[in-house]
Amino acid sequence: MGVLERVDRRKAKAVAIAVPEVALETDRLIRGDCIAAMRALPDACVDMIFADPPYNLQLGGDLSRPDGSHVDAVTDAWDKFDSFAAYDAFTRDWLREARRILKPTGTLWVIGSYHNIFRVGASLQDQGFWILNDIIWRKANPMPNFKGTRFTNAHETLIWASQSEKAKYTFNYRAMKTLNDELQMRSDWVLPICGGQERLKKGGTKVHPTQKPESLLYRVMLACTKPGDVVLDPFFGTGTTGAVAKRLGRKWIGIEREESYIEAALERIEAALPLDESAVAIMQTPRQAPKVAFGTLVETGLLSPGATLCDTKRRWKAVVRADGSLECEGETGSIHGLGAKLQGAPSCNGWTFWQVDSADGLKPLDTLRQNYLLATEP
Amino acid sequence: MGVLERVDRRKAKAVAIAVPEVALETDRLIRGDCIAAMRALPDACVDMIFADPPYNLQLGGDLSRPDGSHVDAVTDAWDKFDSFAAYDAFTRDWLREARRILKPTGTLWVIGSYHNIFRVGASLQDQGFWILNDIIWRKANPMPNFKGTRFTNAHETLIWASQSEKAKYTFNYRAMKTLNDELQMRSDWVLPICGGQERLKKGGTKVHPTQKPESLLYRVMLACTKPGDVVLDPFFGTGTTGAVAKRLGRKWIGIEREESYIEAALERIEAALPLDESAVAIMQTPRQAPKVAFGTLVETGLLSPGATLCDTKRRWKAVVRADGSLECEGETGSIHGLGAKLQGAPSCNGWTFWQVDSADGLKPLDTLRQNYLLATEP
DNA sequence: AGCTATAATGAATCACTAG
DNA sequence: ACTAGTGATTCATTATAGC
Repeated sequence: MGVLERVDRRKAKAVAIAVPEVALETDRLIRGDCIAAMRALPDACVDMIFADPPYNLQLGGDLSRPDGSHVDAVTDAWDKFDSFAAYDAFTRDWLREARRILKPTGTLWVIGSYHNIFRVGASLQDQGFWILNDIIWRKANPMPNFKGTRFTNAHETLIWASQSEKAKYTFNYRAMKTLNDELQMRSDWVLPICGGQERLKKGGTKVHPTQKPESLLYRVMLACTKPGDVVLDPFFGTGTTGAVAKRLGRKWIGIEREESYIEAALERIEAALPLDESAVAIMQTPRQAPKVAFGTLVETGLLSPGATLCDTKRRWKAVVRADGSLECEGETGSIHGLGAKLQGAPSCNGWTFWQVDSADGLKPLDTLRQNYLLATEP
Repeated sequence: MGVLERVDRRKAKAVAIAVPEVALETDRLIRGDCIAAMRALPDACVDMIFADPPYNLQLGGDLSRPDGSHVDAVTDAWDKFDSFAAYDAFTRDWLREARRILKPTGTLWVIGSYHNIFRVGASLQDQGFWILNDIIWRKANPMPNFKGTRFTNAHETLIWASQSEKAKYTFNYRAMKTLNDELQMRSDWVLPICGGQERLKKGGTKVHPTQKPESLLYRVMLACTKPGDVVLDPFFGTGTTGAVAKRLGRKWIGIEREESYIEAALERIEAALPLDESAVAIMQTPRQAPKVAFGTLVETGLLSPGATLCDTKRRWKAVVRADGSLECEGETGSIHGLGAKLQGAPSCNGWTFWQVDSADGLKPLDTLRQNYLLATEP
């Protein structure tokens, strides 16, 4: 079991003395500004805060796809800040209130991208929060980089933090290990972005530009709360946190300002059905087959630039280059592309076409890939 | 081709004027404190800085594995800071010098973990660096979390930043796509940790507690530098940056304080073998061909005035006019401009948008351009 | 109904040169 | 500094249309 699946009794009592036992009203949405709304809540009253604040994206002009279609960017007023200083002040303010209303045994989750997460992370450390992990949400299906100017931005970062270094907190270690096929849950989670039936739409257009997938909240809550715990989301949006809390038998409080989001959130949570224990157990992440790019073999030294490959009949001999491309008779390309080009075929599986010359004869490139997998698999 | 695979000539000249052309001494290790050593270097003299600063780990007591064996943690004096404020001051200082000695077209890479990366990221944004990506090094074989109190910390974070929002920088887009089996390289990289033969040891114990794998530096340098570029590493350690730079035909400068690391680094780099030029070559976009104006095809008779072009779906039919402009549905313009206008798109590549009807179906205009080039090449 | 082809879209800091 | 012209550039998934 985790560090704390039962609360430290002495601390729990101390809280009970400081804050008169008034039943906290839960499973409700508070309309209005998140900082003002949090101020109205008592000290140490929630077990988890999940926050998805504005990212302060600072986007430039319009962006088009290669096919000419327009990319629907996040241009909402709530994501606009005048400066880093203004964003930092906003961050400090909501974090301070979050810290106050969070129980000593509670934990904070914040999600962000490189635009804002470094500022948020530094700010919460400054306030005394103790980072337990940073978690990488590796998007299974991110939007590509259309202009070929950077790496595809394929992840977002979550920070998980306790109130202080010595604080006790809930971590359902066993549940996470079960969810991950009996391997310890890692700090990188592969999950699809929110789309399909799950994505809330009105009149054919998305209700919220940045709706988070329920699978993400599901894992967060399953890992770090107990049934009956209170989860607060100060940037509630369309209520993913509320819907998942209801499903998992946790209590929730949402704070949201925009009426259009509120309406969609309430309707959605109303429709959400609590799961029974057996259904929860079924939801497992499928283990993805590890994919290895040819370039990885070059990078990791299993094959050096300058090495030669040939086909099974030794008709062609190709030289490996630094980026994992091949060169043969003045032609260059990927292992698949060059193989196809040389044979005049529309396509070619380079892993089986290209051979490595070894002591015991030619072996397909694929055996090197198998070696890599054997060496790196846990 | 990336944003910039050759330097902006005007900017390069400006630098040459500001900084007298004194040959920078490269492929060498500077002993001593990184900030003092950087101060001795001229402005705008390096193309890339790769920094692996102390992580400020704040580890508590000793850590033991379940079998009772002791975990060799990072407890070196260089990783001790009295407070976040002290660490922040240190970060500001080395980043300021890094910014000064980095060329306007250069980029900065920093690697860290959740202990320090948020502070480093916020600090470099404050200094004016423009984050291009944050990259997740997803460790293929991380150390498990022995106590079962948190998620297995299975990644580290790298930040890639240019000097400013508008700065030009090198990104070898095509090489990265090739390296990743013809898919855009994403912001999450799966690479094994440094071990086996690669891990430097002396008397059976590791020389450096946090030696980075060469595969990581390999990808960083292949992505963001050109052959002959100067790469500086202010926290050189055992010289992974130097060894990979030598292999890839880049120049390097390392700064290191600890004599034990220096010794290992120099020995290692001495033994590293440079790849020959053909192996270091990377895939480029087919753009080295001289520019051909559309009008030239009309002038030379490859396409006659009055000929018709259409798009792939035959939605539009355009007539070629004598001056190389097109006419369609009363609209006229260049091959690019008219294509954009008809689609209602902000821009359009006319060479691939417009098709020529031939015996074996539609072929993009670009094939005519290729024919012209073949016919006119010496 | 079932299968295949086409279209749409997602937290994105997304071009460069010449004049 | 700004404008205009050329031309380089996308992946996984879902929804819809066509057969």
